[in-house]
Amino acid sequence: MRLAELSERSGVSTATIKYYLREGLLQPGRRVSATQAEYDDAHVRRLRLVRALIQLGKVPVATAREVIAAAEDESLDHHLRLGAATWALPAEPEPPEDDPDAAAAGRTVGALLEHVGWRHDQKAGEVSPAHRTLVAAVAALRRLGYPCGVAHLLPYARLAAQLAVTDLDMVEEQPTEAGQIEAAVALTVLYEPVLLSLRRLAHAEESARRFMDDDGADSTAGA
Amino acid sequence: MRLAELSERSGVSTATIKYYLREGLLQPGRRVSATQAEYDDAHVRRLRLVRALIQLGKVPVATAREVIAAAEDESLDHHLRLGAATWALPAEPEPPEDDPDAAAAGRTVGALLEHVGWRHDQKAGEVSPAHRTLVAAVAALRRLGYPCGVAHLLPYARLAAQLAVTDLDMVEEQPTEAGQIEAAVALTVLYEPVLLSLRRLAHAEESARRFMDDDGADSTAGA
DNA sequence: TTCGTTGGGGAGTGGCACTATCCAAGCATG
DNA sequence: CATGCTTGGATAGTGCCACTCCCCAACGAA
Repeated sequence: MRLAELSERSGVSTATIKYYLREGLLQPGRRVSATQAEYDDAHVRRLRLVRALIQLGKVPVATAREVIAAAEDESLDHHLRLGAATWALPAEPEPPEDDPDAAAAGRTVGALLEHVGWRHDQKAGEVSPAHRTLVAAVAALRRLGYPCGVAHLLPYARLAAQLAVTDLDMVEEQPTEAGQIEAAVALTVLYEPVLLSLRRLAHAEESARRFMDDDGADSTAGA
Repeated sequence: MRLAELSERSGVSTATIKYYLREGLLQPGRRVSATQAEYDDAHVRRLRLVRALIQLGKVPVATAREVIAAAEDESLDHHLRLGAATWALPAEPEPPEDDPDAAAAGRTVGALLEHVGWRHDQKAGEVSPAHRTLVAAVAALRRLGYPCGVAHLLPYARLAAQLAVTDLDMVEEQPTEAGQIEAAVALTVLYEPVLLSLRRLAHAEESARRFMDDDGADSTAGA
């Protein structure tokens, strides 16, 4: 199919597809003449994935390219490629060396990982982007004076472990290795908005349960 | 204290503080003369919260203003103000009317909420931003052909419900009402990176458990 | 009085994700 | 073969956003 048809089938403008081609998010089509190229269903699928990563997953274009490149890198083994999405995702900037909250947060996170027995968040001696983000978030909570010790984080970690089991189950449903890699990327990123949305809906529900009468009035009025 | 000291204590440049003042994210200081104003600890605290929302929570400046305004709106009752953060957060654009994936996703989400018995995600007949985001994410997953029926979403919803309980417990630890509102905003937004980071770390851990030998080699090589 | 400092406001900057325009090479039709 | 629309590639421009720079008039300590 031609670029125009690829555009129509994916719902992405031709201008944007050309931009993605330039940025290397999409394989070039099979050149059929000097000024025409042929695209196939793989392109449609890839394009939909890229769109979903960028629009829903809020992944920057440059990062999406890294993720996809890592997922396609035949030199990495299966486990590493499954983790490629995680590693390529943007990391927080390194906090200032002398920030006591960041240092304390780092120790808290270390203790937490120790406690739950996770030891696979390192590669070549450096901690993962996820680890760094976690430290930054804990540091911010500390600065604001909110509780975020190991005891508070532990329930989150346990729930995350449960999520990982169901997520990996979904990945393993895919029959081919390439399918598993793509699924790992897609499910990692696209279930994030699902999870956050559900958490917010659950907040609304739980808040209503605690603070409202059955008839919908605020039962804490004047408190 | 003066603007310069506020800047030093919060680690935010004076230019940025002035920008936040202009944008209404921060109360103006107490004017002490035509060209000088006095700030206090409340400003430091608010500034740290704003920073955390914007930098870690990736909340757009305009949205942060809405959230803070809602949290301070005395005309709303307690429960509504606790939910203000959720409602002010940016929503996905409405999908095209005729998108079958979006329609199917909407039905799936409706069935899910029915199933878990959540009925508080509506206000004035419109669904919440979280609901819309959820529908958009499920639609994207469907388009890519990944499983996201009620059965797949249900474990996520149950875990979200557990999170909501621990989150609201933390909110209720705050002694004052204003403190509870601020905590609801801060914890809703700032625990999001915590949750996502932990999920990714858990993915790495679970993937290692499934696909690697004890000595660190990929046990699926050639599979 | 003098001169560095302060706060306010408008204009400018850089990054990002597109998007509009141009151009030459097809291909389709008469 | 001529004509005119389409295609793909390249370049430059747009709009948005989160700052950031700069200037000015008013302070206020020396």
